[in-house]
Amino acid sequence: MKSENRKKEIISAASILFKEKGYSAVTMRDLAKAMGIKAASLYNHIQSKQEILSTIIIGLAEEFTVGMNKIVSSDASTIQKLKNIIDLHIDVTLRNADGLASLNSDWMHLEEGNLQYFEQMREEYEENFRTIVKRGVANGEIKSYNIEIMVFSTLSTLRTLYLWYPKQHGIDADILKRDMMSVLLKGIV
Amino acid sequence: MKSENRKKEIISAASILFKEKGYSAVTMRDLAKAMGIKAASLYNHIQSKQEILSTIIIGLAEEFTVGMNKIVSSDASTIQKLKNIIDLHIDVTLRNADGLASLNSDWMHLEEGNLQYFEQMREEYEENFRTIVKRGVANGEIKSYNIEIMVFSTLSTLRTLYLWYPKQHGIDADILKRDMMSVLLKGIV
DNA sequence: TTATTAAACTAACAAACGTTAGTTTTGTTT
DNA sequence: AAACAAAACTAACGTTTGTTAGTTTAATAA
Repeated sequence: MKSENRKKEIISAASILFKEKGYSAVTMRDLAKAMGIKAASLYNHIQSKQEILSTIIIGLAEEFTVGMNKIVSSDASTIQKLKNIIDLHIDVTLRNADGLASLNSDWMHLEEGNLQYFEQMREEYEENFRTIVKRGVANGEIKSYNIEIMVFSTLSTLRTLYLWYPKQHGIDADILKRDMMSVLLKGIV
Repeated sequence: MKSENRKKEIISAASILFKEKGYSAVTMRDLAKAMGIKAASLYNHIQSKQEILSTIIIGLAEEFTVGMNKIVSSDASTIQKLKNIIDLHIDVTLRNADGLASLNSDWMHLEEGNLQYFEQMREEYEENFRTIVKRGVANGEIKSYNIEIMVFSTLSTLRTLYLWYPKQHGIDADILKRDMMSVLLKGIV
């Protein structure tokens, strides 16, 4: 049994380094040092630096895609769907805040088909989000402001949770979800 | 008169490339090609790659610092102060969306004193923001949710405006400001 | 025209990059 | 104890990196 464990350790260490300095600024020697081994030894477990990046990003993007598809195809109200989206983002952030840094900041360094695959998933995710909000505006659940502004405003906060959450010590996940839903949906005034 | 114009052109071109691929992934040869010259020729106008980055970031950070200080020392209401902050972010974004990408994503690659200088400005900016919101909660202008969540939620949207605004064709700045204020302060539900 | 200067060029540098090949160490199975 | 496989190692490769030195071209001033 070829130890896939070591590979996961490498990817975890890489996620942290990528978060701190970005994919391009992290060298294989940096990563090796963080693992306590030499750079060449990494290649006993991974195929390339690029493989590390795509493993981190594509896995997370697929998680979002699966989650969003469940929400879209449910028969919940618009507001409940928005709450479910907030829930999804917070859950993923709690589970893999480091990896989200790469998804948000280094996706453009994906190669081969992975870049297009990622962009397609992201576009569909945003389109689903937009459709939910539009429907809410149509049936009066959501205010009639500019759709793009509402979608962007909400999504930008959810997407950058990974930057903020690790700095909050010991904030309870449920309280975070409750307050975040209030702030994003009902405002602060 | 040594042409400072050419230097500004280089910094503009660099801002665009840094936005697309990040500071570390952009080579001096990439930048030279975008300018239609050879890499070595860049050094007739700039001292180093690092100088380009710090010029972009420190200038913008100081703009935010000056703007925030004006707002803080005014005698406007909390809500008006928040509106002024939104105004400030939108104004800076309209004027230099490309540079904001470096400020947001590549500040950690600043060297020497500039890194500490930047971090200090950012910390003071956030602290000013927090103080404004806290005062608003104290006098009843702002709802009593978790302070950090309200500050983060608002600021994360304002900070990533640069990613979103250029993709909206022909949205009027005043309409953007008005709707953004409504969405951020009063929510979408 | 000549002199001067700004801004381009060619050529090259030392260092750092991702990665490969081949070897040794370490730990487990027979 | 012997055999095997996993995972570390050393050494090196061909590129690419930011940058410097010295030279040529182009534009302006005397």
